[in-house]
Amino acid sequence: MTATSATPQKRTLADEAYTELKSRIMRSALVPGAKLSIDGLAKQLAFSQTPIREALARLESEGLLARRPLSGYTVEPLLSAAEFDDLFEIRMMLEPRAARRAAERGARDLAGARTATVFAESGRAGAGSPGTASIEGLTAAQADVLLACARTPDAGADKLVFTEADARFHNSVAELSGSAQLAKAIRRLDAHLHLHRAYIEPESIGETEVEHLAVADAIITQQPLAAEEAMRRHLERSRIRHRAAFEAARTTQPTSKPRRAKATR
Amino acid sequence: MTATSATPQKRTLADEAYTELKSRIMRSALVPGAKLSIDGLAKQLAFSQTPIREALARLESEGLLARRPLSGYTVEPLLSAAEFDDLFEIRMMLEPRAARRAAERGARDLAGARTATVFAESGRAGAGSPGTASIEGLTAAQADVLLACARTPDAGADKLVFTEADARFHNSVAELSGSAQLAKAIRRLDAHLHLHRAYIEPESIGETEVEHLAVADAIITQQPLAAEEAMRRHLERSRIRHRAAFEAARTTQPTSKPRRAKATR
DNA sequence: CGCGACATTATCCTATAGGATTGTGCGCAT
DNA sequence: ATGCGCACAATCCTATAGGATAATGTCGCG
Repeated sequence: MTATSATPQKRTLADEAYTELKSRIMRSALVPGAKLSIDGLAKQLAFSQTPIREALARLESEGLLARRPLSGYTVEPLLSAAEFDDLFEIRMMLEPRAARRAAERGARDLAGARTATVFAESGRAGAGSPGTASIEGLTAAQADVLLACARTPDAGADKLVFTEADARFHNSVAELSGSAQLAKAIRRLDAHLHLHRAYIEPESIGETEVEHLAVADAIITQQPLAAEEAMRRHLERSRIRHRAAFEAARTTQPTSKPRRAKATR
Repeated sequence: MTATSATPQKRTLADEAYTELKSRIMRSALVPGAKLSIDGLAKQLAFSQTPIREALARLESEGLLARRPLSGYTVEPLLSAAEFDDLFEIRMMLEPRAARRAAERGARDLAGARTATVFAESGRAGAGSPGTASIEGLTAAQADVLLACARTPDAGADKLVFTEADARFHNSVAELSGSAQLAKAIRRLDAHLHLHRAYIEPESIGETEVEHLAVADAIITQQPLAAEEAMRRHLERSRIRHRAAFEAARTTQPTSKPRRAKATR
């Protein structure tokens, strides 16, 4: 029953159901408009109804599911073209600022180094060496993580892998902004966006990586305005790429209604 | 929209519990750090545990409650000064833009009246009649609602009444922006902010009303830049007002830990 | 042949009981 | 006196059963 060997954090069945269902939505295993039956899910996952109910309530609060009070839960439809543009407009308001703040934070930490307690010992003259800790302001670990997130996986990888890496990078920048509120606000936009990332075309992965690296470089070298502008450019180009793929998918696939009912015995 | 008496929408017990608990948090009937017992709430509200559980899951997803997996739910603490400033910085990114879009939308609707689809037949010759619809762009009803929301209640009213009116105005502007995504993003920030609105001082209600009316006027008269600037000014002044009251409250009330638990026995 | 009304079914919502886990208080040894 | 261990209690989590509601299929009529 218990003893899943490596579970550092407590994971209840509700959490398990939540991540499983969210994963299904992200992988498009649950298409928009599909109906989620509480009974069916409970039997399918071998859980009770209560954790399923809790997971559905959370997903509904995140905007991934819609609930009609006595009719059941359904997966929210994909964003329309107008909503999609609106979402990118909001990203344009938040994410460049987050990138700027991330770069500023590094600079501020550096400038305020004198106020840092006993951290002064970090003043080694290794700025020129391209090795481990050539970066000041952000810690080397933070810079490493940021760069790692900026890199996209090997070409040919699954689209899902790429989209997750993309989300990780943007979340990483948001976290580095130093504002938990801002990071949370950005993360909130991610869920809906993630579904549309599936429409990305393989050839744009390389462009994305270049733009990500430009943002990361500006942040690490503490150039706030450059970081802001790089993020803005990246978002604008990303919007165009997604929009094109989005329109293409919309025209090719008019209105398929795969009735994937709960025929699970 | 209107109507509190006529609620044609289905309301389950879970919804009831959700609104009740949220109201208690907003009214500070539940102080930050307080522990919420599922059993206790179920008995207190005369509901079963399931709807309580669903309501708590939703509130947790909104960030109002914190959940420790096998320990229970607690009310999230108030924002720190830094988080408070961060939140206002985000508002500064979103709300002025929303005001601008609201004003632009009115202008666009007016200019693009010919593009309006089949809405022409809904006019029924009433649209042309003057008097009611002296304002162009936005409908008269929308303008009325906006102005009504901009007005603050009579002086001496309860703080809660004022804070709710304030929230209504900002939500109204967000809705009028025409972007459902933007409105949702702004609404998401509201919950945490609402708690801090309780620290407002009575004499600032008048100032707030003046600023609200300035924003509303700019929107109705379709002056996008003026609306954006008015909202920005309002937010900046509002931030200063709240911050002052916030600091005052913090100094007067250093660290009271009212153990309102059942330690009576 | 189309439409409306009715009965049936499936599903959701609610309620209660039992198992598992965490936090707390007491006692004892060092 | 303080730290450790154990046991108790409280609470959460899970499971199952019953009532109520909406959707669906069928029948009869225009």
